Amino acid sequence: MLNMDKKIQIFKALGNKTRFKIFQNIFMGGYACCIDDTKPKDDLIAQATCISTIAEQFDFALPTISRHLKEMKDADIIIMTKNKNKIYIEPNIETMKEIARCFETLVKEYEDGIVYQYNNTN
Amino acid sequence: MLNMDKKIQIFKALGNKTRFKIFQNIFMGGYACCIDDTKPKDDLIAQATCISTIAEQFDFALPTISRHLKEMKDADIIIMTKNKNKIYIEPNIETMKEIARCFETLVKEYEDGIVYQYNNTN
DNA sequence: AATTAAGTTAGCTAAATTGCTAAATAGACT
DNA sequence: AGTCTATTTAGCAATTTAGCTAACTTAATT
Repeated sequence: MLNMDKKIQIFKALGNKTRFKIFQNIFMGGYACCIDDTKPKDDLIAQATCISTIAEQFDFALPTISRHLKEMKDADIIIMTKNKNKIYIEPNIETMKEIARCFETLVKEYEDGIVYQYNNTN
Repeated sequence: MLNMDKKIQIFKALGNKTRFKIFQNIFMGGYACCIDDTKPKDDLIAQATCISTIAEQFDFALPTISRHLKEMKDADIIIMTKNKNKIYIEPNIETMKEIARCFETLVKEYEDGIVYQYNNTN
């Protein structure tokens, strides 16, 4: 279960155009990230997820992207794995599941009437 | 369907402690908002959702709460309905459904393997 | 051992955000 | 008409955010 501060941190991480696009990019994996499609497909994942490759696709300096990625990692929406001197990045699917569940519960509770509704007879 | 900018706007609206708490407060409806529990329960909803009543529960000035609510309304996460000179506020359940669906789809696509995963054999 | 490659940290600036108070607006009620 | 209630707008200050370049660290390669 995600506590309030963690949820806020997650929303904050996704509530910025640059980070949102980076996140989409990471989530799309190899397809969106590949800059050299002459490489064999098996190699795409490795290419796709390293920081400098992500940075190349944005009009921002590498340290800027690096800082955004750190913020996203701290929010647990991505996982960064060091492999040799590269860092591989993937979406944190467990967090996505938690967030999905959180909104589903909200909607369910609302529809079950646990939550009050303003009715226009007032 | 929510476009990218709208999604970012929604996450931004929820990515702030004050707004997040206001949102929770609105979602909880009458219970959380009621400051006079001697009033009949039927009256709770009306009390609960007006701006000044929400503001009373936070250590912030009313205009501050008002501006936060505007931001949340612009993001379509709440609905503000004018009734006489009060404004009633309720969560926008349609937006919550869309967001829930958006994360569910993300997870589903990931689990169906549409999205690449980094595997440790690299 | 030196060089190259991949990321991070530090320090700066500009812009955006979040709070405030005071003043303005809109509507309801005497 | 005048007053009260509910909310918004304007303008200000403090803080945070988001970008940059330059310098540093770490690890791989020559």
